[in-house]
Amino acid sequence: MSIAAFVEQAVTSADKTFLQLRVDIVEGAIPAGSKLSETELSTKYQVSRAVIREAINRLESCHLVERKANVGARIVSLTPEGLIQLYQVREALEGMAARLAAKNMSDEEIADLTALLDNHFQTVKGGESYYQEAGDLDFHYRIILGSKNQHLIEVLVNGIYHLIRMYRVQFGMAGPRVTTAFDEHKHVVQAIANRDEELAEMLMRRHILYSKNNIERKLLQS
Amino acid sequence: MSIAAFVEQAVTSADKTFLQLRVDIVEGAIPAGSKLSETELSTKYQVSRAVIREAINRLESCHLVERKANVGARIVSLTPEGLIQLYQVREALEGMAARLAAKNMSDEEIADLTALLDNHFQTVKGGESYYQEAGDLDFHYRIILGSKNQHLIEVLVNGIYHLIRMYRVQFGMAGPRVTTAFDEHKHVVQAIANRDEELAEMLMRRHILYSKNNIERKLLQS
DNA sequence: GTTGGAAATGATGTCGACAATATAGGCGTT
DNA sequence: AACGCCTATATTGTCGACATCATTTCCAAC
Repeated sequence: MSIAAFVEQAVTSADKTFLQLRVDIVEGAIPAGSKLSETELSTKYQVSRAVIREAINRLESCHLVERKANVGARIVSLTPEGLIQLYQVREALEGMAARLAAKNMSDEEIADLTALLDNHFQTVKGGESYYQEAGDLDFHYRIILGSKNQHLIEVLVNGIYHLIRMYRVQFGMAGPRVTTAFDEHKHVVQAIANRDEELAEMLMRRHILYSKNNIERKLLQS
Repeated sequence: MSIAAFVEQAVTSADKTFLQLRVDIVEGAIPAGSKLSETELSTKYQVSRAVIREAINRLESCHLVERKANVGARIVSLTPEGLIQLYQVREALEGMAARLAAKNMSDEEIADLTALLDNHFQTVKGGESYYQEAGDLDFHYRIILGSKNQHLIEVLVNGIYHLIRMYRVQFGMAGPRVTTAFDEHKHVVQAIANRDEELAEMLMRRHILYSKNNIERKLLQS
């Protein structure tokens, strides 16, 4: 089961505009904290204001923009505290996801996950740092999807992960920690393979907590 | 700090329609799983289709309705599995909320919370079952808000709690468990007052887990 | 009788125009 | 010069009409 199986393709014009805007926001083409003028965007993207409004509404439900009545929409502003709070939620949710994955993933899915990790290990040894982030993402996504919990999947995949990526891009952080994180991944998968829910959750929470601590250190020194 | 301080009042027409629709959906006036026709609703609520569309968009971000492009919106259908999954997410998030509340609530807020619980105890002894649900809600809301984590607050207050109430109303469940739940509340507050993050999280998780088990029993016997 | 397709119907998606509101700037007063 | 008010302007909110798409229905062919 590929991740691509879960990205619904854009059919309507509002869909495309939404996806485009989301990329532009996450990647920083439109600066964080800036105002989103409907008229301006409608000329820029060559669509009507109704389409822009629809796109902005969806961005708001991703927590990427905030709207005030009769005033307009602003892209959320990124703060160190906000990033910490995001990681706290992520710790809680992905911990639960790992617990549920240990219960609900099929043996085949677990085998695939193990294979993925071995594959990932080869490329890490090779020192290809580009594939690292994608590999990390794949690992986390598979466990989230493996929880089989729709609410969990929705909040993490459509909400939190885009925000985290936005922080990562705009705070100029490198991808996830390289060497140590890999062992942590391995242990989480082992716990899942052993169907040890308790341990899987604990290890995943620790893994994310370490990430958070790592980020906090980088934030302080900069 | 009252809960009312956090309910933004409706200023625009779409706001009012959204709030009205949300009540009608949660309380079951519009049956779960039914289709939401834009034209029909626009005549029923005496507003233009644009307003209805905006309202439906917001309902979608609460996970109360689902939309498909060029087809329309349906109210989510309620399933026992969905309710269980909801409680799993709730356990993870409110557990984390209790942990953060133990760290971040002010001494005054904790004193207020303790007073609330004493007050609640008096009414429970009096046997007034109506106030019970409100008291339970107040308890949980204060801890959620006490976490001081905006993401946590958003997801729980604007998302999950409305859904849970929808399940509670439409599955015809009584309010929260009466007698035992009160002791659990007391212990959570004690842990928070002692600033014991670990225990506060564990107790809150157990509290919600018991609720879930209680619900599962009721679902099976019906 | 069944199946396939095309037209008809009804819905959602998109658009431009108008109304209502917030903000900025200028003007007058103190 | 500072403050308040009022007007001007620009933005958002709302509306009705049109375009586009999904679904249904009906008819014809097999």
